[in-house]
Amino acid sequence: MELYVYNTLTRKKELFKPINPPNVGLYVCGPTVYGDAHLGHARPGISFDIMFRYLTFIGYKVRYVRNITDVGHLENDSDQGEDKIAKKARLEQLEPMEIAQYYTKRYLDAMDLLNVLRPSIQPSASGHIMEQIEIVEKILEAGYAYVSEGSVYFDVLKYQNDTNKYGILSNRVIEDMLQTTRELEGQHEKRNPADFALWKKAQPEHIMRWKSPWSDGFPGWHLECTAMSAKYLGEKFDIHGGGLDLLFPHHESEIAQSVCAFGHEPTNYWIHNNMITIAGQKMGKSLGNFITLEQLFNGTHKILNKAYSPMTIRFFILQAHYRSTLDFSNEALLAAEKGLKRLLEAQRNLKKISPSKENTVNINEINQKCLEAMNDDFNTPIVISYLFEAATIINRLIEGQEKIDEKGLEALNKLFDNWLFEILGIKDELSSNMMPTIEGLVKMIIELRQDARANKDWAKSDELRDKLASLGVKIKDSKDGVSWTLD
RNA sequence: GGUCUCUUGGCCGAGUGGUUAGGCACCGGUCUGCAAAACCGUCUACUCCAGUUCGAAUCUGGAAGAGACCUCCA
Repeated sequence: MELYVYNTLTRKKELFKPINPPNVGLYVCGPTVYGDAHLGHARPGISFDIMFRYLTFIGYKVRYVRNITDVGHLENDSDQGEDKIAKKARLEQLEPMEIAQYYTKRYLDAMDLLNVLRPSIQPSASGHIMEQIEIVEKILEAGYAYVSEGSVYFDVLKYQNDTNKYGILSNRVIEDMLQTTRELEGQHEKRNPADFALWKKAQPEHIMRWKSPWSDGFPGWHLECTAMSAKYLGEKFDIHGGGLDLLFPHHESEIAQSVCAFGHEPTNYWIHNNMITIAGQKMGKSLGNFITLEQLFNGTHKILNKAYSPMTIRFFILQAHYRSTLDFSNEALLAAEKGLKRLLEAQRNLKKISPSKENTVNINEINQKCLEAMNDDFNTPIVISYLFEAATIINRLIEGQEKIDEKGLEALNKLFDNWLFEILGIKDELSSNMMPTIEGLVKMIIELRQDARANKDWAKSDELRDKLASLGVKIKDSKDGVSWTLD
């Protein structure tokens, strides 16, 4: 079976063919580490984690590179021209690198909680200044850049005239852009407002700076990805991913840089995840709906009714296709939480099922459909819908409404192991070191309650149930005995 | 203003030229001392207008609304 992926470059689903099978090179634009990881970081983190996991699952050897941007992004407010990290550092009287390290760690911790696998390589921009300078030199040699007052700019018009490629990814038309580009400081250094910086000369107060042939300064906005992807994946690699908001100018400029430095485009497949909205609105600091992942996990933001666990967030994100916008709301999150609980409970109940001689269910068909869904541009919502189907099957098996043989039971176990845990990356948050203790305690209390029930002491029985419930332990009575779950 | 995208039932969210997506919520039933869970069943859709078609929510055109990008941004 073949994998199809949606390529932003062609706006079509295309058959995925790696350059050097079984190896696959995947590069994804990572976070700028000057602030806490927020909801917006979760989407690409999880979306590309899924691709990393699935490509690996179907047998590819994936090298996944996700950069850490700790330098070079300019601010556009009153502190124009000042590096984001440098600005924050001065405010807090810390070394820029200290800030970057701090937020890098916080970001990775949040991604760990979301069960996002660590990429194969996580290079930082500040650690690759030499590589970036080399690319600037290559582009200068090729004649597509010019030096102006210590800074180096990419000559967009010349590039466009020679290659007719500026805009192939984002469908921008240069003439349109020239009319709409705003007046910015430093604009006079450029030949054309559409030109972008490859190297910026640092102002005296600018702390983060490196020596270069042109000035003490720092690399331009788009350079690090070109430099680091080329270094670790080669000048031409398979997949470049990132958020849709990076389409222009970031990715368009990356293409331009690669074409001029290496003579060809950097990647075969461009994949973009869509954005997250909150109650239909874009998340933004000014809108008051800016939620960090930490706030989400402990429910401390004012628009949240409660805390939502990392797995709830992950599951919620996977219930939408990565190319659709996804709207956050308490109601939607709650629905995801309950749905995931149902799925995990069914999975836990698998071990209660004993195989029979007959078999009335077709697990292989479900597995096949899951494969088809993932091969159709990583359609995780469809995969999840089939897992719910499997959950219903499990419940019906327990109720004796269906029968499964040994082979089928094995396939059912594998279905959840492969799809829910390995590929979708869900983990059962209940499993912890304390579980054996908790299990023993709850069992003890349930026995006490059973005694009360045997004596028809309903008051006592209900009291025990209520007290357990207040601790998050839910009792379920059934014909075959008592079971319980932890919220 | 330009470019791109979207508009599905109470909510979230798939998908397709003709057949139930799925989850959550609601309602009825089974089960239960009661409840919860589970199971069975029911219900609520495809923004609007016009066209193509035997048939469109799905294709085409138009309208309205929303979002993203054009400026740091996931």
